[in-house]
Amino acid sequence: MRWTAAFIPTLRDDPADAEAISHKLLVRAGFIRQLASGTYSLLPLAHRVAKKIEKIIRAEMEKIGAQEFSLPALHPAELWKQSGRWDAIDSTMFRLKDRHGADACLGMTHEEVFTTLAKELRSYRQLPQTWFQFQTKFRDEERPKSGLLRVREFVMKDSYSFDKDQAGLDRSFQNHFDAYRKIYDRCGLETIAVQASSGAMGGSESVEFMAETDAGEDWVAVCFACGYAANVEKATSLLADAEDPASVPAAEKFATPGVRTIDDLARMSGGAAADRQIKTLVYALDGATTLVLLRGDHQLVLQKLIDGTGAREVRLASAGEIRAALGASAGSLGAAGVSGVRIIADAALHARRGMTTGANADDFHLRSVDVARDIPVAQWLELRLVTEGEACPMCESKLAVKKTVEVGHIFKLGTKYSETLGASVQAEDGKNVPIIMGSYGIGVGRLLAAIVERCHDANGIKWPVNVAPYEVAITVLNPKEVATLEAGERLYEALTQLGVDTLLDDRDERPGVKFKDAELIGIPVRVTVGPKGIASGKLEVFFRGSGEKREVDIHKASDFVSESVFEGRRR
RNA sequence: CGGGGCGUGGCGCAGUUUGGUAGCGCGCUUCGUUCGGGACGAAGAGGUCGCAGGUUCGAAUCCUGUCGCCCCGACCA
Repeated sequence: MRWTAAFIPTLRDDPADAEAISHKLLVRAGFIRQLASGTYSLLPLAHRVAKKIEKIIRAEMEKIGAQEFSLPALHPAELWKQSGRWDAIDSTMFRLKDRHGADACLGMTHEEVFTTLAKELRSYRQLPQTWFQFQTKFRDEERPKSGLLRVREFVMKDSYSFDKDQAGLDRSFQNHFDAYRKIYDRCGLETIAVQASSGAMGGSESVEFMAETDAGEDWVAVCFACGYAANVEKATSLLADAEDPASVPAAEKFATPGVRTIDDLARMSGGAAADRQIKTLVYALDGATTLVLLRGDHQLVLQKLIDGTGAREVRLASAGEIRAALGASAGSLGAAGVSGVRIIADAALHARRGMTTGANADDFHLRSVDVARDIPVAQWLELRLVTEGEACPMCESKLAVKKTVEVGHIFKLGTKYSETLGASVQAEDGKNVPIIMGSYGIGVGRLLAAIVERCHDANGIKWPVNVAPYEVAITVLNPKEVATLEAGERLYEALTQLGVDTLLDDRDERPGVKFKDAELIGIPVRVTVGPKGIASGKLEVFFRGSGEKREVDIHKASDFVSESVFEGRRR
């Protein structure tokens, strides 16, 4: 491609607000333009990158035997009502009506539609199957942000596996795990595979692939000693053994005027340290008022509460609901001696003695609480947020907590969709059994942005060769001089013949502008073709990744450059 | 959904407090001088100031409504 014929609207002004660095760079370098909140146009440069990413994903999917489909993005509501997700999913789903008044939605994922096709599978002999597509997903996010990292419309590679038994699902899941590893590797993106919550998707087990970046919204706990890694929505850690007295006297009510928070009570003379308090939260779980107990210095992970209870609708109880259940206001709540209300407690409170908590009378607390003796806990769950430095649950080394963005997620779904939608096969013994499914996704645009998050410097993007919009830029320094331009064109033709994606910068611009633009766009290899080089028979080759420069004999330039590119592709 | 901010040539912004008929930088066009790391000069093109009402002799500016975009929050009592 000749630069003068290309649409590369590089700007030199940053977008106003400091957001994700990838967003700034992609806008500034002319890759993307926002149309509306959470919707972006991919300009030719970004489109080329997206297609290269898709090509890598497609190749790795096909290596594990997956077949490519293309399913509708517009779905009838009926299908989602059958699976139960028409009601289970909140306003994140884009819903609409057709001219006959029938409900429809824009697909946020494709379990339902793929499962309708899987209904045509009749025999276990047809399994396993792995099906995939690249399709636009629509999600009306609460808050789109950080450019391509969280949007309302995006292309996802989604795949689905269909197996006759659990062992088959395990194999399909492992195949995807391995394929995803290779995909990120080929895209030049370091990822951490972490255990994750399955959330609204359902199913037994899921793994997320996370790229570390400050622009992310997910926190993961990682153990560098043994490799344990989990999203904080799922992660656990070991706590030091509590040093509690062997027995405590009966719980004692005492006045705590004005004390409303854990901190207040910790500071009060005669109070209690945060880690010796019981924090009493009041939630409405599918409408039922429920007490949720944690150690005073621990934080609740809402997703763990949802996963642990299976509740669909979880919200904080209102002040009125709290008073109706406990007879006191927030700040003086406790679970000791409470009856008629479900009590769920975090595992860290198990068998604790000598704790302090609210007395369910405003301005009073209880001390010498013995959890086992005084609190009728109905359910013990692991609910607390893991923090940096706590001990790894596998090997007891110190955990690190990192900020990341999710670039892929693989799920063992089981039979949730095959049962509700009726996809089964006849097994060896002649019985019909529901097909066991897995579902696997990679957001293409988010992956693109995550690569930029990780691969850039002060001068702009540094694309890994495999996903670069162009692999080589030829900078013709004085295109008005025929001999120079022709030398650039000859090199361009030679590289193109060799299969190298090349951009010929034939603009009548000053050299500095062209050098800076090629670096901003992030082209991995740049060749300078100028009068001096032609006179001396040498061309300068610049490598964006390493910053290295090499003088190369003009006649060997195309071989040297193409070899460099091919080597880069292999990495 | 709550709070805050912003909508003015392609992009980034000033002007709004105190109404008088729109300006700056970048980019763009033409010409000239430049040209191995973001040049300079000269001359130009380009905007019904988000939209709709209202007040006024007169509205980017004041009032009302509305739409859009961005940021923060929406979990610990």
